[in-house]
Parts: sequence; C-alpha cells; structure tokens
Amino acid sequence: MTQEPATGRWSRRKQTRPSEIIEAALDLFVERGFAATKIEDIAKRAGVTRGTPYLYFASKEELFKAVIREGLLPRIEVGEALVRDFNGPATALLEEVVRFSWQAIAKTKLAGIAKLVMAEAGNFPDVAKYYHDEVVHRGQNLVMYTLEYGVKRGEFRPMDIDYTMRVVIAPIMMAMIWQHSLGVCINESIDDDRFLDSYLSLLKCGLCQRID
Amino acid sequence: MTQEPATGRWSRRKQTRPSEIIEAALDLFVERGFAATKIEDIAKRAGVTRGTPYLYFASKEELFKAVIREGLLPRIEVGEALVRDFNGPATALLEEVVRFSWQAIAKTKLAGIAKLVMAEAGNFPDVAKYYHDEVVHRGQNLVMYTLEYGVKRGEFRPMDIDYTMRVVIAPIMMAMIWQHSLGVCINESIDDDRFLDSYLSLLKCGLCQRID
Amino acid sequence: MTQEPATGRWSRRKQTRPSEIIEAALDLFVERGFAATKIEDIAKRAGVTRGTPYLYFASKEELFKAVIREGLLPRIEVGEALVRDFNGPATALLEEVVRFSWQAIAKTKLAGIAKLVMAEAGNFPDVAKYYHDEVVHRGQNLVMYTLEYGVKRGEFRPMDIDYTMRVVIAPIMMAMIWQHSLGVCINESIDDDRFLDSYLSLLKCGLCQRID
Amino acid sequence: MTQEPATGRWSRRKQTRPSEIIEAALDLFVERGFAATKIEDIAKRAGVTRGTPYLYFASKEELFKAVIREGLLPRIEVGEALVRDFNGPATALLEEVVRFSWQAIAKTKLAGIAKLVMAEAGNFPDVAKYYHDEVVHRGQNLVMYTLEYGVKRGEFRPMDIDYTMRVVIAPIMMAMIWQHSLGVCINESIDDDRFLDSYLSLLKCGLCQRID
DNA sequence: TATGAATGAGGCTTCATTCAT
DNA sequence: GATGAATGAAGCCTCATTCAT
Repeated sequence: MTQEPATGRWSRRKQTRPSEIIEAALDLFVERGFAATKIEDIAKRAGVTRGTPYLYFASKEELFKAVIREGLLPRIEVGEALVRDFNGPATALLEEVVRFSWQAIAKTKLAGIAKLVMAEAGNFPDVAKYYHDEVVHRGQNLVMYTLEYGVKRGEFRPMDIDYTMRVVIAPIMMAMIWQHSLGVCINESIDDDRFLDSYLSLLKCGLCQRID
Repeated sequence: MTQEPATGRWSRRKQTRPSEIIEAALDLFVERGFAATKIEDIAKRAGVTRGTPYLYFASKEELFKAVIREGLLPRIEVGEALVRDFNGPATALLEEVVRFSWQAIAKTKLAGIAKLVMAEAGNFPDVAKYYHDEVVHRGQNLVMYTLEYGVKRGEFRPMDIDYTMRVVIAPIMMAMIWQHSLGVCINESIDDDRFLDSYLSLLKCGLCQRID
Repeated sequence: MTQEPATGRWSRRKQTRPSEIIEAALDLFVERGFAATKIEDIAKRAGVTRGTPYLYFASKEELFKAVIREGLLPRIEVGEALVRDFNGPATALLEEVVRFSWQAIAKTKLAGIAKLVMAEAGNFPDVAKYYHDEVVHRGQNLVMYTLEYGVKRGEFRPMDIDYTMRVVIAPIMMAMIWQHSLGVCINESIDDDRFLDSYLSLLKCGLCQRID
Repeated sequence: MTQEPATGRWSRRKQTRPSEIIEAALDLFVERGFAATKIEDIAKRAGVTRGTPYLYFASKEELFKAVIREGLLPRIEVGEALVRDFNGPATALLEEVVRFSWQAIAKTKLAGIAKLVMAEAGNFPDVAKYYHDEVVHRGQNLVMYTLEYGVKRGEFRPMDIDYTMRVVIAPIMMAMIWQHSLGVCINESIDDDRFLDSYLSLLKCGLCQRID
C-alpha cells in the first residue's frame, strides 16, 4: 500500500515507523479531534495495522503527547532563534514574529494541534501541563520579549507586558482555531493578506508611542 | 440542591425539569466536553434518572443545542439591544460592548460553551451550523456595527471592517477559551482589570484616527 | 380528539374504553407486529394516555390475548353456525366455507391476527395455547366436517381427513399472511377472483370422486 | 461442541467464525424470532463475546441477511438445477420438486427462516426486499416452470399459472410455518408421509387433465 | 517486528410499567 | 377513572487494548 523507498519492498524501516504513525495521528486528530479518532484509522493511514501503534506508544494519550512534541517543539525553537538573533526596529521584529507564526504554524496542520489542545486537553491534565510548559510558555516569552524590546527602544509605549502579550497573541491563536473548527463546517476561509494587514495595523497603531 | 416543591419521585415538575437538565448539562459539558459527558451523569446531577432527559430532548445532540439556545441566545439579544439603543462616542460604545461581553459571557459558565463548540462542533455539523448562525454571526455583526459606527463618526480610522472585527473579537474569545481549557489545568486565572485595561488600550489606540 | 357520542363531551364511556383500546391495538399489532408496537402508540390511537391501557389490561401480553378474543372468536362462531345449518352438495358447502373465510376473515384486518400469532406466539406460550384451542382447533373442525360431509355423500373421494384438511386450509392462511407481511413491503396485492378461482378449481378437481 | 483447532481465545479462526456465528444466529432467530434474539446470546452460543459478531457483520440486520444467504440460497440453487435438468412426466417433476422442498428445506431448521421472514420482515424492509428477490421470487419461478411444463405436455389442464402457483406453494409454506410457531407450543408434529401423500394426491388430481 | 482476531467495558437510547396527583 | 412524569432494565453498537501467532 504505502510507498516503500528503494531499499526493497520488505525493508521494514524501523526508524521511520513511529514518525509515520505520529504523522497519521496528527492528520486525524486535527481533522476529527482526539476522542473521535480511532486508533485503527491512524494505523490504516500509517499503512500498518491495529496493533502496531502500541509497539511504540503505550496508549492513545501517549501518542497525543508525541504528536505535540514532534510537531510543535521544532517550530518554537526556530522562533526563539529568530528573536534571539534580531537587531533592528521593534516594529520590524514584531512583524517578523507575527509573519513567522503565521507561515510556520498557523497556516500549517500544526495549527490544528493548538485547537486540539484547547479542545481536549481539559480531559488530559498530563498533556495540558506538558503543552503549557513546552509550547505556551515559550511562545508567550517570545512575544513578551518582543514587546519589552520595543518599550526599551522607546518605540512602544509603556504597557502591562503580561497582559498585552495575551491580547497580542489572541488573534493568531483564534485564526488557528477558526481554521480547524467552525470554519471547516461553515466553509469560510480566511484571506491571509487581509487578516495580517488588519492585524498588524491594529498592533502597530495600538502599541506605538503616541506623539500627541 | 434544587428546591423540591413536593417530595421525591412524583413531584411533577414538567415546567422546571428541562431547565434543570439544561443547567446540569451546561455544567458537565463545560467541565468535561461534549463527548466525554455521559447522559447518565447529566441526569444524576439534575436529580433524575437515565431516561428522563429523553422525555425532553430527543438526543444528546439536541440537548447540546438547547444548552446553547437557553444559555447564549438571551445574552446575545441583550447585547443587540445595547448596541441598538446607543448614542454617544464610538469609543464609549466599544468599551460598553467589550465590558458587556466580558461580564455577561466571558466571566460566566457560558464562556465554556464557546470553548465547547470550538472544540467539538466539528463532529456535529448540525450544532456547528446552528451555533454559527445564531451566535457567531450575530456576535460578529454586533462588533462590525460598532466599528462602522466609529468610522462613520470619524472617530475610527477607515479600515477593513470584516477582518478588523476578527482581530477585535479574538482576545475576548481567547480569554473565554483559556479559562475553560488550559487555564483550568494550569490553575492560572486572569486578572479582569489588567486584561481589560490592556485590551481596551490597544483597541483605542489601534483603531483611532491618527492626527499626525 | 376522538368523537364522543351525544351524551356530552365528558361522558367517559367506561364501557367502550376497553374495546377502543383493543381496536387500536389490533390495528397497530397488525401493522407493526407485537414487539414493535408501543403501548403509547396504542394509547394515542385510542385517544387516551399512556397509563390508561393498564387500567383494563394487566400487561401488553394480556392485551394481545384480548385482541384475539374479541377479534376472531365471533367470526369463528358465525362460521360454525353456517356449517351446522347447511344442507346440500358438499361442493357447495366447501365453496361457502371458503368464501366465508375469505370475506369475513382473510380480507379484513383479522387476517393480520393470524399472521401475528404465527409470527410471535412462539414467545408467548400462553397466547399460543389460547389461540390454538379457541381458534385453530375450531377452524380445523369446521373444514374437517366439510370434508367428511363430502366423503359421506360420496361426492369426495375417501381421504386422510386430518391431513387433507391441513392442505385445504393452507392457501387461505397463506393468503392472509401474504397480505400482512412480505406483500406489504413488496407492494404486491392479490386479485381476489383469480385467487379464489384457482383455489376452488384445484380443490374441486382434487377432492372429487374420479370416475375413470 | 465446535472443534477447536487450537485452544481458547486466540485460536485464529477467521475462516470458520462467520459460519459459526451464522449457525448460532439461525438457531436463535428460529427459536425466538429476530427482535427477541439478543446479539449477546448469539455470541455466547457461538462461543465468542459480544463484540465479535460485529467483526463480521455490520449490524444485527446484516447478520439476518447473511443467515438467509448462507442458509436458503444454496438450496434454492439446487432446486433450480433439479428442475432445469429434468426430463420426463410433469407429475414426476412436480413430485420431485415437492419432495425436495420438503426434505431440503421444510424439514430442516431453514424452514424457520421462512417463518421468521413472514413474521418480522415487515419491520425490516431491506431484509424483506432481499428475501423476496432472492428466495420468494426464485422459488415461485421454480413452481411456475413446473406447472407450465405440465400444461405444455398436456398432462396438466390449462390454468391461471400465477395464482395456481400460490395455491400449490401454500401447503408447504404453512407446514414450515406451523412447525416453527404454534406447532412448537402445542407440541404437535407433522407426519411426513401422511402429509405428503394427502398433498400430492390433491395436487395430482387437482391439476391433471380431466378426460370426462 | 508486526499482525489482526478477540475482548469487554461502557455509552446511547427505548419502552413497559408504576404511581402521585 | 385518567393522567403523564418518571423509572430503570435491557439492547445495540463502538473501540481502546491485548496477545497468540
């Protein structure tokens, strides 16, 4: 069924099995939600059978965690590097951070994970804690750093960093959620440019030092 | 818990039963999610037995709809009236709308419904459609009206209303979602005043007509 | 809902309630079968509510028995009288018996009872016994009498009365069953004249004294 | 009862399981009727647990269809072959058809299926259609062919084939039904020879060309 | 390493029956 | 007599998980 690489039809590719399963799980979790996704469907999409996922993941919940780990962490790390190495106007950094989140996360399947966790983490405290520490916290720091950077440079007005960060992050999060919940049913998609323009305009005006 | 007008099983409460069941369902759906909530638990919390909910609601899904109908629609209507009757500066209207959404929805259990629908409506297209038409659409109109009002009065800069509306709504939505998913697990709550202040500051600066 | 006779809207007609319920039960049992018919539907069709049938019948099963009793017994009695009083050629008696069964039973709702008992009596030994003794046995006697009558008169050939009776009865029974089971789904109805003609031709030729 | 090729739960019998389940279902459906038979009981009798039947049959109704398919269709096919290959007097063919139906169907558990369908197909239109097309229709054709064959050869008198077929079939059908409904309760069984003799005598006399 | 038949707890829903009013 | 809200046992079906092969 699945395409085997050139090493011959029966090379079992032990190393790649787990990630194929994670990939399949990501797709299906995002499409249907955690509870509504059957292990068997994941197995099928990964080209294996019912029992195989259990060779690599102790339970459906562990598989859920692995999906988060493999999917989001690498992107977060790229984002962190991007901020760390930046030099220039805060407005530019802000725009870079926003566009990165948009391109590298919000427009990909990974956005579905965010929605997924919001949706179902409540029933899996383990997962929630893990996600919070490894994803949310680091993502928030990224934005807070940007805001502080702008304030320090005198580009942004003084502000309550913690909470402004939440307000700043929200539209991106919501865009991710919309694309993977109601949006799908109602068949309404988002125009990237119009969204980013409206968003960035509001941010730039809203954060900047007023001269009046 | 609930007041019994008579004793025990035969207390004849056709009028109050449905809302008791809806109330119980709201609590549990919000606590655990739709799929993870058992009808029997709803029944128990409402002080009845397994069969009783089915006297009033044809299925779990219909009960879900009723929860939305009874919970959110009245608030939406109040919001609509509030906007309809308003006269004065757009900034004040905006603030009123925001504070109303916050107090009357975001800080109550109803916020959980929003989260709930985001999370699970994907698997229940019926519910999704209903929620979109009756809640999302009307809520969005409310905000769009406010923005247009400000633009017409020259208080707000010209803008892409459709998309700015999304950006404006997002922080409230996220606050609602936050409180009912990760927030719960991480045990981190939001300081109302700091959140609203940061949010309104950003909005007011971000939307207003720049004089420069 | 139901038409009340002229004695005033609230004359409760105690005497007629049970037969109205039986009538409704007959209709529905015949339409849908015993197990598939809900007491509530019977009540509704009889113009009363869920609890009322239990005032007159201890259980659904007892109601079943009552339906048989009230529906079939009177017709059987008419048939018995018809045979008892007959004088004339056996062929004519046979035809009379056949046409009576056809008109007074097979073409009416009562045919449904026969089908009903065949179908479900197995699960209700009580009912089965009752039906056998009161309906089957007496019906069979009626036919056996007719055959004996013909043999005695030298019109019919000597025969194994017990078993020929079964063969003779079968087509009528089957016609009743067809009309109330597959026939309904497949939407195939029986042409009375063609059926009776074919049936009677076979019987007359098949039973008569051969001269060869 | 059943031969276990290996021991216990893990005996891997994908090939034999379905027929074991069908067999068990046939027994119980015939004994108790379709609606009154619980899947769990079928499972138990087949030596498996609740979930197993669903590995092979999508629903109780599909299992019912399978019972028909596996049970009756092969016999029908044998009957068709029998008629197709026949050469000789029509009376002999008729007798062969009758005796075959008797031995291969009416005297076996399969007779119960016929009764079952009559009894309950009304509530399962799918099954009814399937049964009608695959069993009733083909069975009827078999008999109609026989009658036409006799008429063509001048052995049988001219007749209304469609309806005479119904009359001819009825006694066999009734015998099948009888054995699986009232007969069981009343504990009255049929003497094969006496029944077939009476039946065939009636048919032969009733259908033949009279010389008078 | 991989399979996939089998398990069995658990959820949704139905409906005959009860009984306070 | 009549009502109809409430009960609760019971049935169908799903699916995460196990484990002999």
